Amino acid sequence: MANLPIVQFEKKIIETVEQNPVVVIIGETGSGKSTQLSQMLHRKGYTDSGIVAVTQPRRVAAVSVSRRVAQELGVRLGEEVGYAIRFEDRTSERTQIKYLTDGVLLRESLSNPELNQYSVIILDEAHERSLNTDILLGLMKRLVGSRASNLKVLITSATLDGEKVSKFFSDCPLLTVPGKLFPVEIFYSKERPTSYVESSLKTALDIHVREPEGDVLIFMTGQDDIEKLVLKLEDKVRSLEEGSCMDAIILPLHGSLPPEMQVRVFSPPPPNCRRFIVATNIAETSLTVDGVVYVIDSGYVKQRQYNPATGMYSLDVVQVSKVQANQRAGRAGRTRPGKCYRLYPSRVYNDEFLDVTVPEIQRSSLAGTVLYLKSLDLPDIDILKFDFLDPPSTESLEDALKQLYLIDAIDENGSITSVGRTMAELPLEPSLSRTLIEANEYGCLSQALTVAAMLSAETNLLPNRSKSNEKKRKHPPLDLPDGSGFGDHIQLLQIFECWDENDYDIGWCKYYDLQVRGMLFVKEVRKQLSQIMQKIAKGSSDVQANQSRKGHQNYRNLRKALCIGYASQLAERMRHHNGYRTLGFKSQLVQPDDDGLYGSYVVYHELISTSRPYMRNVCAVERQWVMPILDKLEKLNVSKLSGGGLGQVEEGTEGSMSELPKREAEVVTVPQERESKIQAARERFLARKAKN
DNA sequence: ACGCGGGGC
Repeated sequence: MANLPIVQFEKKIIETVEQNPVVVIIGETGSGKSTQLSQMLHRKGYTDSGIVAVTQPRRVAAVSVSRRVAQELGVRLGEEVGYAIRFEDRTSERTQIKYLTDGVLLRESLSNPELNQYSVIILDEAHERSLNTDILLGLMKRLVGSRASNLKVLITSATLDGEKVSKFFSDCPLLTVPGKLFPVEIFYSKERPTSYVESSLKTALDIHVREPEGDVLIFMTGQDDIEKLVLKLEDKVRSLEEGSCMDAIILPLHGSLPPEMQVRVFSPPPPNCRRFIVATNIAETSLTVDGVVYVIDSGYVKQRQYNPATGMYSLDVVQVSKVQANQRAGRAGRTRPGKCYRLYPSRVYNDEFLDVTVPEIQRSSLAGTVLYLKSLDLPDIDILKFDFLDPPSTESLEDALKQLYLIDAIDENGSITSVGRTMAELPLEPSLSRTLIEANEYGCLSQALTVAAMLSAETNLLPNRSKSNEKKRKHPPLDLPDGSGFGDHIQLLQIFECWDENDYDIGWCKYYDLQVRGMLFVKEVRKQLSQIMQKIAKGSSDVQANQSRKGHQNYRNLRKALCIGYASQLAERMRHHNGYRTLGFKSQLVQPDDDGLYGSYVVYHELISTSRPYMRNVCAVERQWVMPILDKLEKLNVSKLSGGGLGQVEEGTEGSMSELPKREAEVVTVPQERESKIQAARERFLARKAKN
């Protein structure tokens, strides 16, 4: 701790904090800012009047940094020093320094907008510009001006971003603390390669043949390219003459890799062996690989973007920002001087790269964010003029208001409804929280909880359908329930119910190629959502997972609840085309993800535009449920929605939680196919289990 | 014949 650069700046930092409500700290990698700032403020007595909070964009960081600080202070984790992340609060009444994810702080702010328990709030890693950090920046700006008791706010950022943050906070002081990185020599390509897979391959082999030992970290954009490069590297390395250079191990590293494959990068290589780690941007911030001396940077990254005009997401390969490029280079200098090979000319870096990554708030659908801000009841707030560091477009905010109106979270004047308030308490996208509330009215809450939980983890459930996995697959996907013709939401429900019947057996997940980690996450989310719903609904709700299993059914109530919740994500079958057209946005021709046909209307979880536009996760809904939504769409007046919102709170009339659930008679028209399929799957599983 | 960067409540 004593040799951390930031320690020499303690006096200066404390002086500046004493005299200013907000201070920006430019702390380069290895400066010790994450562990030391909180301790300095503690020493100065800031923990006497409240807790010192430090936010982190990632859960693992909150846990590991708090653990280190507890160790340095010689206290038990969870006592004077603790952390709070989703599902896990390790703090006590004695806690003085608290590390938490910025999502958790936003939740806390919902029940205590003044955040009175805190004397200091440190927003760490603000340069990453996560959606949650950006919302917090806006809230902090309001809070330092308004709160009765003194609040100190510290924001840590990167060199290229600090000035802007300081300007945002009325030109607050900006301190720079050097890092503890070894120098990294940067090499630029003369021109952009036509194929950066080939160019990476060539560069990697050059390093292997010419440079002394040290691992190589290669930044690629996605799994596909990683797999290609890994194969090529293995091939080339094998063909090198034996004894001409050291051995090599080649490791892929990306998010959809199972955990046991990811941790392989943490075990050191055998002697006289060089590791090549071929990674996505997961290795930029989330995972730190020791032993890296050489970095190869393609200069590209995959980025998700939302188009508010069409309601469509796309995942595009874009150029990294300067901050990202420097972060990548820094990965080579952690243990000794390193080298970074940029597969682009310096002219591209200087002239084409943005200084800072485009903040997530300008790339996402903002329905959840706007609902959150509305539910805070901030005085004099006009959502279109909310003071963001980088404001989202008016179009994007209006899109969010429109979506919220269609699902009854705000009224025609833009004021939050009582339904909207309830929705904001749920850690879900608005469409799903609206579904839960409606499902509770229809007596199918249990099923809706499962669907919402499954969708919260959906991308981490099924293994990726890459070419290599396709061949390895032991069972046809037909083994699992199929949604009984109603689509993905129902299928996800059936899969979870099937797992529930098998007593949440881990082996069952493995047998069906479902990611264990993902399924366990679903179980936890479901539990959390159940607890919140029981609290809100005052005990009148059924939340047992197996509650709904009473013979074959057509999921009518659940689908109706989904239709209400997804009112802004509706599509209509095109008579003379193969596919659907979206309603409520600039109309687009889209396909269900499995090319299935589900009748005249479907709701979808999201629209993705890749080689062609498609709906990810669809659910068949009925015409009679859709008609009221179409009416509402016709009457919609966006300028009225964005004008209102001051003071007046309107009581929602629909879906009020105090009403008794109104149940509909269930009409059973669905074949028994699904039941028999689950039964058959269960028998196969049990037979196999008995054999082993 | 497909699509699937990284986080978080």
